[in-house]
Amino acid sequence: MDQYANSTLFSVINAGKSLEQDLSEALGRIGLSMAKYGALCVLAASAEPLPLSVCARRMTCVRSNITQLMDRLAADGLIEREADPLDRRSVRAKLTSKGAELQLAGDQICSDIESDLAGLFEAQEAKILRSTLHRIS
Amino acid sequence: MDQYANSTLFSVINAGKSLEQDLSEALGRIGLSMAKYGALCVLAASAEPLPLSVCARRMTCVRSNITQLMDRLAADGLIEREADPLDRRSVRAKLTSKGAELQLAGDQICSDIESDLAGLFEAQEAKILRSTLHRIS
DNA sequence: TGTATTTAGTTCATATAATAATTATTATTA
DNA sequence: TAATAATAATTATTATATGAACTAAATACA
Repeated sequence: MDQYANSTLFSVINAGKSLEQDLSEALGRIGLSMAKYGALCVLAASAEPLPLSVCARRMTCVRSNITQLMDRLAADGLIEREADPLDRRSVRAKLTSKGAELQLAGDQICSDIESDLAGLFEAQEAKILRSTLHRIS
Repeated sequence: MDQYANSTLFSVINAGKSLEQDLSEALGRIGLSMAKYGALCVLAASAEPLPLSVCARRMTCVRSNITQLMDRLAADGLIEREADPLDRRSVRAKLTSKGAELQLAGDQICSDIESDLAGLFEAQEAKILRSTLHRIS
């Protein structure tokens, strides 16, 4: 928004929202949301099926959220729940082959956006951009 | 997230989320959410009560969202709805005095965070940061 | 003037996220 | 071992966001 032109706070927040919307729209075209893609990435990065509480920690969100998200992912056929015989409280999620495929498609979408972004900056600017942003988060 | 260290896309998205969370928590301490504070700002920036559809446009969101948000703000005693005698379809929202006060308190919170941020960067870095971010959104 | 279109706002359905409360199971410890 | 703690997941409630369908009112236009 224009009234925030001199605000670093809202420059960052608004740019983040703008990119999130771009990514969200592109993911939407292959049937994914940000939340769903994030969960698929967490599962894809693990060699083993993951307990839902581990997913919650890695996605920096609460467990009840993961329960619902996994419900939706399971309804889409992208993950499966499996019981953990060593701890009967635990439920572990694993990607289906369809889930693994969609995760890769999501990665490609991120790469495409990253390429578009690269065209906006000089190399030195991009370096400073990432350096300053990493001090924030 | 560490796996995104080389991604400008996620550097921006994550930094945005991080600041949004800081702001959101600080606003929460005075009873506001990001959405509520945003609506109060739109109303505070206007000399006149605003039709809800104008609020929706300025907040870049859909009208049904504004209906619900104004319901909650009205329940908090922060805004009032009033009929527009010139167009009987239209409903206009205006700040109550309590709403105007809380909006100012929110502004102060933003200023404080902005000051904290300023300490993270050299002047030249801050300039490049804002310049590059504005090319994104 | 009367019909069609547009606009304003609301309601409903759904997705997403958080918190609190609940259940089942495991771990601790007196 | 029995009572207590902690942990894993779920359910329920609330806030926030979107889109579709709906009602009422204003506008266009034939």
